[in-house]
Amino acid sequence: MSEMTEPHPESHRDDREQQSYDVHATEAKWQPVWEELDPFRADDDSPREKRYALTMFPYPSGDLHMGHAEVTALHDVIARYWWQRGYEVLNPIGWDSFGLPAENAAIQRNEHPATYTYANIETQAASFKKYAVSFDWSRRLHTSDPEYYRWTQWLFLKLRERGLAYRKSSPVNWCPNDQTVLANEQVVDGFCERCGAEVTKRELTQWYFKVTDYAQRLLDDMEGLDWPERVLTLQRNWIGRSEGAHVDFDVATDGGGSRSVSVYTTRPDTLFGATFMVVAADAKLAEEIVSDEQRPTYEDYLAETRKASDIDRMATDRPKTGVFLGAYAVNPVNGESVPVWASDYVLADYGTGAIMAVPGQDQRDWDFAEEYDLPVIRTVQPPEGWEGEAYTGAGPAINSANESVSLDGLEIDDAKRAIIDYLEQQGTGRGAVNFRLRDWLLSRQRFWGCPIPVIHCPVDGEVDVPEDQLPVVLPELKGADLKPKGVSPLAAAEDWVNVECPKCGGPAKRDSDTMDTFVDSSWYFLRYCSPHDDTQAFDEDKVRLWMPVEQYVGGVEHAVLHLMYSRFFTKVLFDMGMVDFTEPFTALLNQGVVINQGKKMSKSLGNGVSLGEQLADFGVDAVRLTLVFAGPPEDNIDWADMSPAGSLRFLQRAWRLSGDVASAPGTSPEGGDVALRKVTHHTLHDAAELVESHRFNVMVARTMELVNATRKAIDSGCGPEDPAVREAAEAVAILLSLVAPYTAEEMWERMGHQPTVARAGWPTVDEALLVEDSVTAVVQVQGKLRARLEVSPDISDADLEAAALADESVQRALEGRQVRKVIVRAPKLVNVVVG
RNA sequence: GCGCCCGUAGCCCAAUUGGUAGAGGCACCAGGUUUAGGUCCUGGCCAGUGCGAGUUCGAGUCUCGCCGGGCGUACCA
Repeated sequence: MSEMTEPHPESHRDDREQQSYDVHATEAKWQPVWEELDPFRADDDSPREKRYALTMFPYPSGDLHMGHAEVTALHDVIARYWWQRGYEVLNPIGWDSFGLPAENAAIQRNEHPATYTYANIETQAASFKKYAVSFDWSRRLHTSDPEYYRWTQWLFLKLRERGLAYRKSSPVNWCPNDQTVLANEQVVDGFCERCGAEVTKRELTQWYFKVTDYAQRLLDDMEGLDWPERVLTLQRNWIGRSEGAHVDFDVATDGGGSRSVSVYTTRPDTLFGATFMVVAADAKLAEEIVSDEQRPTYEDYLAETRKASDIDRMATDRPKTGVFLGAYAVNPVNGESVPVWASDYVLADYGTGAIMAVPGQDQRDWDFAEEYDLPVIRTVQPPEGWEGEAYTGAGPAINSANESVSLDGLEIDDAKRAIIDYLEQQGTGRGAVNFRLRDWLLSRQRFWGCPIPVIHCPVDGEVDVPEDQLPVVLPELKGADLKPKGVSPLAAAEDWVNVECPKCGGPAKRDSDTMDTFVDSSWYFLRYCSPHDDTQAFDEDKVRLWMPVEQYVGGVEHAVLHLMYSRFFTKVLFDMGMVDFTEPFTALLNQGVVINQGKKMSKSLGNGVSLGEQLADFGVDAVRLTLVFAGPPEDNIDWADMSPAGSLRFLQRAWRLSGDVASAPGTSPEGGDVALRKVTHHTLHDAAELVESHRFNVMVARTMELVNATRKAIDSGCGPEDPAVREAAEAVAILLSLVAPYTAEEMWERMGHQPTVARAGWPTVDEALLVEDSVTAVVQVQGKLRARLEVSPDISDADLEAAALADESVQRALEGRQVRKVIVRAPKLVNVVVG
């Protein structure tokens, strides 16, 4: 060949180099272009249908890591897909920038928490930009900005106005390390969710949000949510609705008097078997009814209980302990006088803090009765030969009758109804619903959070900071001023804490606690709709435009905390008439976790994978592609199993197609190679469904298939001039624009187009090209594959059956056997059943 | 202990309402290209779906039991 002797200066000399592109140069090339074009700015006034795609906003701790890379890569597939499909997409970004780590860092470095916080935010923002996420940067917000937390404070006052924010004294979770109280949700197995210290109890007056008022609605409204079943279950368990009854017992006390004590039970049908009562040792009730004689014993026990940590209390096989209170309760159905005990196995803050103990039907009560030799009456007939202890299963009631009512013979549900009717008639009890959910404790004794906009006045009590004085801005404290001392550092900021009472003008003090950062994140999705509005928390019209969030993406670790609180806030705002929906997040996707070598990445294991290094080695696109292709989005990704090098190879392979396309831009694909066109249109059609059903990994696989088919068409098929090749390569670029924006843009440009491919639009799928000329039908005899037939896709059952039975190898298989039945599923399958 | 989810090639993973077990990738092997390595192109190897039963003409898919792994929960009366 002449080229061998005289190489063509352009096409062959640098052949090797020309077959790949410089990943980092490409990144540097497009970033400023996109910055300029700003293709993902969500326009409120766009006539396009609006969609809200939201990823849980990050906490600014250091730079982005693999976890951020994964969740944004997955989330971005959806957002970018929506843009391509013609929606106006709101995909905002911001930072959940209040919180303890910044405060701890500030103490260490003797600076203000804002320094650390905003430096990290800048780092992360730059990384996100390089990572090419389709965020609308114009809506960026930080919860620690006074412009934001002013409205957090405003919302707090609105909740207070409605009686949903209140103060009470109660034993609360206390983290001795962080020196602050914690919500129940932040205590995991008795340890501080954040720092791992063992949590203790303290009696403190704190602010609460009345989430319990919304318990039933939080439960009911889950019906319509397109959320992972796992998360819904977690929330249901957390809300913990149970049905039962309150039963009133008269308790005789020392002085000869008596008082009524109500207990909550889910098994009122077993009331005849209540042989003693147990009161939570740390409930006020116990202290009130204990006899003088038993008081010293009780007080010793109480002291011991208080000492025990939650961990000790939660040990499963721990023997039951308790003390007799010297009081007796009268069972309202049979007049029996039963002893009242105190124990730590009853919780003060659940139900009424007192229970009727039915050892025959409750294992915990049985254990206690065993320990203290208390009587047992069975009220449900256990099965024959039952030798167990408490019997909690189904069965007819026994030993459950008095002069006016009998439950005997009734199954549990009927017995419950009957006894509740009776108690209600007698006025000694009533049906009741109870929830495990507690009110949300929102006070925190720390500095770097949203100040609670309340002033405590010796004359007027708790006084709201007037709206026109919001925000209550944090004072300039730093370093040692922030050291935890058990009270908020704000309390020591004299200039800040001492104010005039807005009502009487007298000396008063600001509330020196700050809010749980989950308050900040309970409404940020609303703020994104009008992030710069300095006249209101959010513009109701803009919210109507965008909300609710159509797709929320984030980690499952927020299943009960953030998601429950956000749902609560939304319902409150609905009741206030400020929003017209009751659920903020229509659909939720929980991504898996990136692990390494089968284990969670951690410093101690030394198995951490640095996102920065991966990006440096393989580039943004290859890392994103790897994360998206790894498997179903909700599965964990073991980085050790992944091949970013392979991803990069694929991207280069795809990119190479764009250089081979030899037809002019805008060439009509009509008349191009039909086989390739079919692959292209099938791929586009299926890819849409795959993205919508979140099977992104399969979508990528299908894109690879299209790349392979196009390669083949160029090298050994219709050739690079065929317009079908252009159509296919452009489809590849558009598909890749969801996952690998740099490669896609580079391809787009090479094929003669202007940026940006991200907004090029999804090609129209030609239905005619989806129809196959023939399909393979399989013929089975007794379920075994005997023949394959090429048939028309619209062949009739009868024709297919005839063709199948006429087939030689089928005939052979049928030889000497009687055809009993033929199952035909045209056009794919025939199964011949022989006798 | 209780509840939920998952077990498909050496590895990561695909597989409409039950209907040909294999789409894609990694790793490996061979051939071609290349001065060589890598790249690139072509081809190939590899499981009968954790185990056992059941339903069915037909089961990776449905049912039951076991084994293995993961997640949640744990005195909430």
